[in-house]
Amino acid sequence: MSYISYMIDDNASSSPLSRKAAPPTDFGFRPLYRQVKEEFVRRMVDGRWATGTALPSEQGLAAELGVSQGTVRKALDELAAENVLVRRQGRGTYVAEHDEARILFQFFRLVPDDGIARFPDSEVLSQGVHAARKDERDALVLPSGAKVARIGRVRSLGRSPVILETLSLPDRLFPGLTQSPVPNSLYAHYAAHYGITIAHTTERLKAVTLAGEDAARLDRPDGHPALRVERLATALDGRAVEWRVSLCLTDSAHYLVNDAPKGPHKAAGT
Amino acid sequence: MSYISYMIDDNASSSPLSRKAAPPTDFGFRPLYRQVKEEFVRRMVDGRWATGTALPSEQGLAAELGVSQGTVRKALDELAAENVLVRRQGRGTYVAEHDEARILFQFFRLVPDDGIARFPDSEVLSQGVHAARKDERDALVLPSGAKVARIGRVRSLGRSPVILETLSLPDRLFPGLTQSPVPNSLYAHYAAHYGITIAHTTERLKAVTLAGEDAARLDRPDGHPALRVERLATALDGRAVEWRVSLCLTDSAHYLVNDAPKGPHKAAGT
DNA sequence: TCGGGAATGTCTTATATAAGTTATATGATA
DNA sequence: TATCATATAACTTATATAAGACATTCCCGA
Repeated sequence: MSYISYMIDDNASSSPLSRKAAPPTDFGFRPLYRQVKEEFVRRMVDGRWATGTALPSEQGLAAELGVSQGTVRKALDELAAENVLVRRQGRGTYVAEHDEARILFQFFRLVPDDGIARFPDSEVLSQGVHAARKDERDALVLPSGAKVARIGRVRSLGRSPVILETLSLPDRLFPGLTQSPVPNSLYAHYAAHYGITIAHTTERLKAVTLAGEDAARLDRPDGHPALRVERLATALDGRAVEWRVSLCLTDSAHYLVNDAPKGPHKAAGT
Repeated sequence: MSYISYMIDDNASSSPLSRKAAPPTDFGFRPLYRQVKEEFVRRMVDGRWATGTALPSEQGLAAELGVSQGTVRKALDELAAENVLVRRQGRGTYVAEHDEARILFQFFRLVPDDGIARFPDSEVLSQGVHAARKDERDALVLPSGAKVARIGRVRSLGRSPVILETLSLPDRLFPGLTQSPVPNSLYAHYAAHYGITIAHTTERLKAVTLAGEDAARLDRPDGHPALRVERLATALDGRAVEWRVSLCLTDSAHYLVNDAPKGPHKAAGT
C-alpha cells in the first residue's frame, strides 16, 4: 500500500522525475536514483549548488523530490565516488571545491621521485585570444572559425622549471579569461568566475626529445627526453572545456598512475 | 524486535563475522558489510572461488553468513567496482577472469594513435631464476638473498617491436615459472597455475632516450625517445607479486590515462 | 521457433540503530 | 561578570534489516 507512489509516480505529483521517460519504446529507461542524480548534476551545472555549498539533508532532499531517503542516498553516494560531492558523517554533504589539495589528489600526477606531490608555481609566458587551430577544434569540438583563449606558461617545483605547457579553452565559455592575469590554480578560477566545474580528464602521453625554444625554456639541452602530456578536461555536463599540452621533465620526478580504488577500499590482509 | 540479531550479533550464531572485533579499545572496528567483503576476498585468495566461478545468489550468501541481502549486496558492489567481480543482471555474479579483454581494459594502457587497443604479441628473450637485485628486493619487499624469476621479452603490435620489458617475480610464489615456456598472457597464467590474482597495479612513468642494446632491440637509433614504465602489480591480498620495467615506443602509440568512473557513471548531458 | 515461467540481480521503499558534528545549555571558576 | 569545561540536545550521515516490484536472462516445453 505504501508503494503506490513508486508504482505510478507521475500521476499527481509535482516531482520532475518520472520512472519511465520513454513510454513507447522502453529505450532510455533509467532507474529513479539515476534521475535523482541527474537532477543534482543539473543543480550544480546551472549554479544553484555552487562549489562549497552545503546540500540539504538526505531527508530534506527526499521529501522535496518525493522519493525515499535510500534513493537520494544512492545518488549522493555515486556523486561522492566521482569526487563531485564530499560527504562527512555528522556534518553534511558538500559540493567539492577545487582547492589545491583536491587538484593534487585528483588531477596532478607528476610527483617528485623522493617525496610527495606539491603544487607547482606558474610563470605565464603568453595569454590571448586567437582563431582556433585545427588540433584545438578537434579536441574541443569547436566549429571552424571559433576562437580560443590560449595561455602559455612554465611551471616549477622549487627553483627549477619542470613543465612547459599551452592551454586552450573555448573563448565562448570563458569570455575575458585572458584579459586579466590568470591565477596559478585555474580549475578553482573556472569554478569561481565561470561556474564551470572540471569533473574529469583524459590524458595521452608520449615520450619526446626537446629541441629549440622548448629546450631553452626548460633549461635543458637539445635532445633531452621529456614527457608530452595532452590533457582534455571535461565539465560536469560532459562538455570538453580545456585542452592542455604539457612538456614535463622527468629527470627527478615521475608520472604516477594508480588504478587503486579511490574510496575506503582495501582488500583484506592475510 | 527483528533487529536483535544486529545488536548483539555474536551471542548464539555460528557466523564467522563479529561486529566488534576488539572489545577493549574500539580500535579495529569494521562495518559488517566490510567483514563480509573480506570473507569473500579470502575465498578468492585461497582458491575456493577461482576465477570464472559463479557465486551463489545474494540470498544464498546472506543466509549462509547470517546477514541480510542488502549487506551482501553492498560488499559485492564494492568488489564489482574494483573489477574483482563481474555482475550481470539476471545471470549472476562471477569472479572476474583475466582474459585479454579485461587486461586490455584494466591494465594495458598503450594504445595505437589511430585505432583501438590490441593485445601485443611477445617474443621471450630470456627467462631464468636469479638472486634478486636490490631494486627488485625493494620493489617486491623481499629479504636479501631471495631469488626472483626474471623474464625478458619484446612485444610487438603488428610487425614492429613496441615494448622491451623485464619482469621480476618472487621465485617462492612462482616456483618453476621459468622452467617451461611462458605464455603471452601472463596474468591469466598466474591465476590458472599459481592461484594468484592480480588485482591492482601502480605505474611510474619517465621519458628516456634509448641507447645501445635497448635501442637495437627496438630497432631505433641511439637517442630515440621512449617511455619507461615501472609497474608494480599486487595481488588480491595486497602482496606485491610482479615488478615490471618496460621501455615503450610512442612513435605511433600513446599511453592513455582516463580518470573517468569505471562503472555505469556518466553525468547527465544537457 | 516461439512463448512462458523460474531464477537472479536491481531498484525502491520503510524503519531502526549507530556514530560523528555542532549548537545550546549548564555550572563551576577566576 | 566573563570564561572555560562539560553535559546534553539536535542535527547529520552511516550501517543494517526486510520486503515487494521490476528487469534480464535462460531454459524448457509446446
